[in-house]
Amino acid sequence: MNVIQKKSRPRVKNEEAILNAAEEVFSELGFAGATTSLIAKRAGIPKANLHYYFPTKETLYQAILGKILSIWLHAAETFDDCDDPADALGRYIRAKMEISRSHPLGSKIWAQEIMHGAPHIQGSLETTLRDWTESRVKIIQRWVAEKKIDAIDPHYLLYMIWATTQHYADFEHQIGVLNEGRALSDEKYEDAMETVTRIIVQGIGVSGG
Amino acid sequence: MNVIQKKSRPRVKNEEAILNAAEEVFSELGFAGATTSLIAKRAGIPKANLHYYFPTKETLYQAILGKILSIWLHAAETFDDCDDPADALGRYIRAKMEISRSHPLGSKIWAQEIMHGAPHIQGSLETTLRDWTESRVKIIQRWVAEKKIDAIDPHYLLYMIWATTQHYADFEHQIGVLNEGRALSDEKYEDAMETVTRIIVQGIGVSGG
DNA sequence: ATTAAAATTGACCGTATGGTCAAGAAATAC
DNA sequence: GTATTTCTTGACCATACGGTCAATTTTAAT
Repeated sequence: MNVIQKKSRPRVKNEEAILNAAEEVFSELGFAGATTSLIAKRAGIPKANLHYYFPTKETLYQAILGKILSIWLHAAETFDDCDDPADALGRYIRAKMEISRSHPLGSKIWAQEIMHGAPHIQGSLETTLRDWTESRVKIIQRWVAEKKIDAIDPHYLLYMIWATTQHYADFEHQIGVLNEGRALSDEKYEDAMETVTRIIVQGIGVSGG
Repeated sequence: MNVIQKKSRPRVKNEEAILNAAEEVFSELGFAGATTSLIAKRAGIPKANLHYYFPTKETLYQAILGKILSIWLHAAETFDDCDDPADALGRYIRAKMEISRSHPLGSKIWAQEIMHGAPHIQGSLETTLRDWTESRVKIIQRWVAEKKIDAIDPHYLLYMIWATTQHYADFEHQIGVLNEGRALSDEKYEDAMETVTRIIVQGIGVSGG
C-alpha cells in the first residue's frame, strides 16, 4: 500500500481522514453543532493537529462544500443538450439518484446550508447555480416549443427533480423507518429510480421516444 | 385588545412570543446553533424569563416539534379515503403546498431533525408516521388493483409528494435566488401548485376523473 | 389591607468550545 | 552530519453557552 507516494508525507492521508470525519460530523450535527474536537477524534488525531491542516472550522467547512459542489457539477453535465427529453431527463434523474445513494452526507450538508439561507456560499453558488439553471431552462423550453413535452414552466420541473432525488439522501432516515427500519436494498433503490423517472417523464407528457 | 382574558396574565402572550422567536431561530441556526439568549432577545424578554416558561432548550424545542406535528397531521387528514385518485391526491398536494407556504420555518426544523437522525422524536414520530403511511399505502394499492392508476409501489409516490411539496419550504432561499432574488409571487406559487399536481396525477396514469 | 401566588431580572457558575502556542519529534535537503 | 522544513501534541486561554438563584415586583385572592 501507499505505492504512489515515495515518502510518508502525511498531508494527503491526514487531510482525507479529516475531510471524511468532518463530512460525517457536519451532516449529523450541522455547522454550529459540529465541534472540531469531535471531528479530530473521529479522524484519529489530536485537535491541535486538525487545526494545523485546517486553521478554522470555517476553512474545513468550506473545503467540504467545495467537494460537494464539484460532485454536483459533475452530475449536472449528464443533463446534456439532447433531442430526446425522455433520454436526457432519464439520465439526469439516474445520475442524481446515484449521488443520493453514494454521497448522502454531502447532500444533507448542502440542504442544511440552503435552509439556513446559504450563509457560507454567498455568490459562488448563486452564479454557478443560476447559470446552470438558465441554460437548462432554455433546453426544456425548446422541448415545449417543439411540442415534445407539455407546456410547463421548466423551473417547477427542475425543482421536482431536485426535490425528489435529493429526498432519498436527505430523508434517508425517515425512508428507513418506513422500510421496516432498514435502508432500502439495491433492488428497491433501483425500483425507486425507475418509478421516479417514469412518473416524471409520463407526467410532463413526453411524446416521442 | 385582550378582550378574552379578564386579567393580564402574561403566560399566554409570553409563551407565544417565545415559541415564535424559537421557531425562527431554530430554523435559521439548527438546534445546536440556536441559543436561548438569542431566542429571548427576539421574544423581547430576558433570558432568565424564558427559562421560567421553558426550563430547558430541549423543552422549548419539543414544544416546537409538537406544534409542527399537529399542523402536519391536520394536513394529513385531507388525504381521505376517496374513490377518485385525482381528487384525493390533488387535495393532499394542495394542502401540503399551502403548509409549505404558510409555515416554512416549521418544515425546515422538521427536515433538519430528520436529517440528523431524528434524535429528539424517537418513537412518537415513528409510530405516528408509520401508521399514517401504512393506511395511505393501502388506499393507493387499492387504486392500483382497481386499475385507476398505474402499477407502482405507493411508497415512492408518497416520497415524491412529500419531497416536492416540502421543497418549496425547505429550499425557499434557493428558489428565491432562481427567481431573480425574490420570493415567488402568489400567482407563481399557484402555478407551481398546479404544475406539481398535474405532473404527478398524469405521471401515475390516472384514468378516470 | 394582607397574604399568597405568579412573574421578572441581574448576577452568577460550571462547562465546553474554537483557537493558540511553544516545545519537541520526524522527515527531508544539502 | 547538519540545517531546515514539516508535522505532532499537551497545555493553555478567552469567550460564550445553558442553566440557576435569590431578590424584587407585579398581580390575584381573601
